[in-house]
Parts: sequence; C-alpha cells; structure tokens
Amino acid sequence: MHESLIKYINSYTSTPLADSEIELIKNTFVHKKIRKRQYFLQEGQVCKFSAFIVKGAMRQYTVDDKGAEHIVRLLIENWLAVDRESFVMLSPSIYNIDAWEDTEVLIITKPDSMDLFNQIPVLTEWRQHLDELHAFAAEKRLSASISFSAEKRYSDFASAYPEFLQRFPQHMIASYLGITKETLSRVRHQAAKK
Amino acid sequence: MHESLIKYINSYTSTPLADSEIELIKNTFVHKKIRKRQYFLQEGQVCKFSAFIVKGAMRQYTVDDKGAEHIVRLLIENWLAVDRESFVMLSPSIYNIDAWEDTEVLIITKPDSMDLFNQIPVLTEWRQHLDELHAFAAEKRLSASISFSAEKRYSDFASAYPEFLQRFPQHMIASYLGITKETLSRVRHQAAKK
DNA sequence: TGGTTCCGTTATCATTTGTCAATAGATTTT
DNA sequence: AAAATCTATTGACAAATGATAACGGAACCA
Repeated sequence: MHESLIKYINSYTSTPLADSEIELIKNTFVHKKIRKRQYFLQEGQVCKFSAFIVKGAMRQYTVDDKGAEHIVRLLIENWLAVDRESFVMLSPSIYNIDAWEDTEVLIITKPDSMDLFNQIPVLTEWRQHLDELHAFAAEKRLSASISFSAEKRYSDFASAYPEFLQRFPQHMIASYLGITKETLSRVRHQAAKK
Repeated sequence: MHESLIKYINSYTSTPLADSEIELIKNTFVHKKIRKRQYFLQEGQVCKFSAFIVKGAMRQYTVDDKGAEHIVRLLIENWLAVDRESFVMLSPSIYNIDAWEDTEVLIITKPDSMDLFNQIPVLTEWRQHLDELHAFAAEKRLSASISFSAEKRYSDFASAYPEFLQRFPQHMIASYLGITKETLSRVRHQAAKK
C-alpha cells in the first residue's frame, strides 16, 4: 500500500530511505478510501490532512456566489491533495476537494508531518524538490492564463497532460482552463478541422 | 546596504542570525545597481543570479510572436527577482527581467547560495517560509484568473497592492492582469462611476 | 426495463474583451 | 525650445467568450 509513496520519495532524494525510516513512514501515513463524489475537504473547514494519492482522481475547486464551480486543480496518482494554506496556517479553507474516481490515499496530519520531517532529514530534500516543481508549474500555468487564447491553453494542456483528458469529463477540463464547457466544445471543433 | 536583507531574513526565522553568519551573508551577496530599463535577465540566457531588491522596481515578462509583452510579475523592495526554474535547472529562460526604476539589488549565484544554506541551517527555515508564501500567492492569483472578471481582478489587485498602482504605469498593470490597457481604462471608468 | 441524471454538442443571442485609430497631455530627449 | 516618446483615454468595430436553451446519447439508478 505504501510502496508507491516510498518509491516516489526515493526518486527525489539523494540517498534512499533506510528500512527503519520506511517503517516510520508506514506507521505515520494512514491509509484511507474515498469513494467517488465523497468530500476530502469542504469549504470552511480547516484542512487537517495532506493526502498522497495512491490510486484514483480528485479535484479541488471553489464555488462562487452563483453556485458555479471553478476547478483550480485536477489530481491523480502521486499528487498531494491538500489546501496548503489552510493546512499550514490552520485557516478555514476556501476550497472543496472531492474524489472523482474511487480513490485511495495516504493521509498525514500537520503535527505528524513535522515530527516525520524532524526524524527523517532527507525528507526535507524531497519537500524542497516538490516545492520547486510546484513553483515551476504554477509559474507556467499563470503565464499561460494571462498570455494565451483558450485554444492555445487547451492544446498545451492536452499535450502536457494527455491522461487527464481520458479521466476527467470535458466540463471539468473547461473549468480548469477558466472557460465554459461550450467554449471548450467549440475550440475542440475548430482544432479538429485543422 | 545589507541591513534590509538581514532584517528580512530574521523576520522569518525562529532564531536571529549570529554576527558571524551576518558577516558570511554580507560577504556572499554582492551589491549591484541596475538602471531604469536595464536588463537583469534576457530571454534565452540562463538566470545565473538571484536578486534581492533593496530599492527599486522591476518587472518579469515574456514576449510573444507578435512582439507583445506579457508581464508575469511586478517586483519591488524585499522581493526576489529570479527565474527560479532557470536558476535551479540551468535551463535557458523564457523570461526577461528588467528594471522599471533605478534599482539596487543584492545578487547571489546558485553555487554560493547552496554553500550559504549549508553553512547557515536556519536559512532553510527562511526558504521554506518563502516557498509557502509564494505557493499561497500563486494559488490565489491562479484562482482569480480562472474565476473572476477583469473588473474584479483589478479591484482585488488594487486593494491588495495599492503601492503598485503608484509605481507602475497602467499598461503594465493591465498586462499583469492579462487584459489590454484599453480594457483596464474602461474598467476603471466603470468602477469610478459606482 | 424504464426513468433519471449526466455529458457533449449545437444554435442563437448577449456581453465582454480585443483591435485599430485618433487624440491630448506628460515626460524625456535632443 | 522643439521634437520625440510615453501614457492614458475614447470611439467604432471585430472577435472571443458567456448565457441560455434544446437535443440526443450514454451512463447510472431503481
């Protein structure tokens, strides 16, 4: 169950985890199943857990005054589902996170994660690396959102994350790109003609 | 010259820097002046320096096929001017960074910064904190860009960063928000009537 | 199996935003 | 001081995107 997490951590650290460290990780991360459409986090709650996705697919979104959903992140295996600001600051979250497929996660609380980082220093490397990747991706997405047309954003997304197109319905992709599902449908129609 | 950097670091760490550590920092960060309109980084170059802005204002932007600039970040005192991906990965940057006001910065290379982080462990705390703030801000900006109208994005920006309105011309604010200067002018006109 | 919801597409029309052009005042340069 | 450049605004028109409604088919549920 924890193998994919261990493997994932090892792929980002200079020295592999020792057996004792692996034990510690296994004892700290708790396995949990989240069924399709079930919430992992609801707006207004403090995000008490960070969830490593072992299997499945989730989405993180806000809901506006008119009840419309705006998806800020789509998540699959090997990603962390968490509202980082709420998790770190203990502030109420503005996001909802729920499962789109039946999902299995490994969850950890903030205090447990702090202990774990203290006991396994090499994890700090892992976190730094993740932070960097996260920052790179955020920068690119931001740059795309202010610079590119809907069509270009979609084609970039489709080539960067082809598996997402298979696993999430189009109206969620549209929301993630900041356009309506009708616009996405038209954009795809245009693109197909070329 | 380095006082603002020292002060800034101390404000994010649990224990203040020792005198010897401060000396080390002063000897590692190099002071540099960048005149208005002078480049700190040009597209295609590797970003060899990270620059802490002591005084002044800068902007980071891409240039598209048609020669239009798209500003991804506006920077003032106490911010870091750097293309993080290029700095870390040694890859050619897709960004330009130049000074909008006459600017004074403290610059450091990647190797020097790695040495410094090894010699002053408490700096890791500082970096983690900055990474978190950076991630929070990126999340919010992204969420705004897919969810809100131009008018709402502008008013949010204006209340979050009022000093930027004073220091950067409107067409740069517009570019940062992902709209044209004409649209921003109209949006402001509308807002003023209310 | 029959009904219900979900999903994607299409059409029409409205709204927002972009493009292009002209203008006027500030600022900078020569 | 004159010329050139930069900045912000405005108008007319075009293009992109959103809103609403209708439709058929697929998936899901009872």
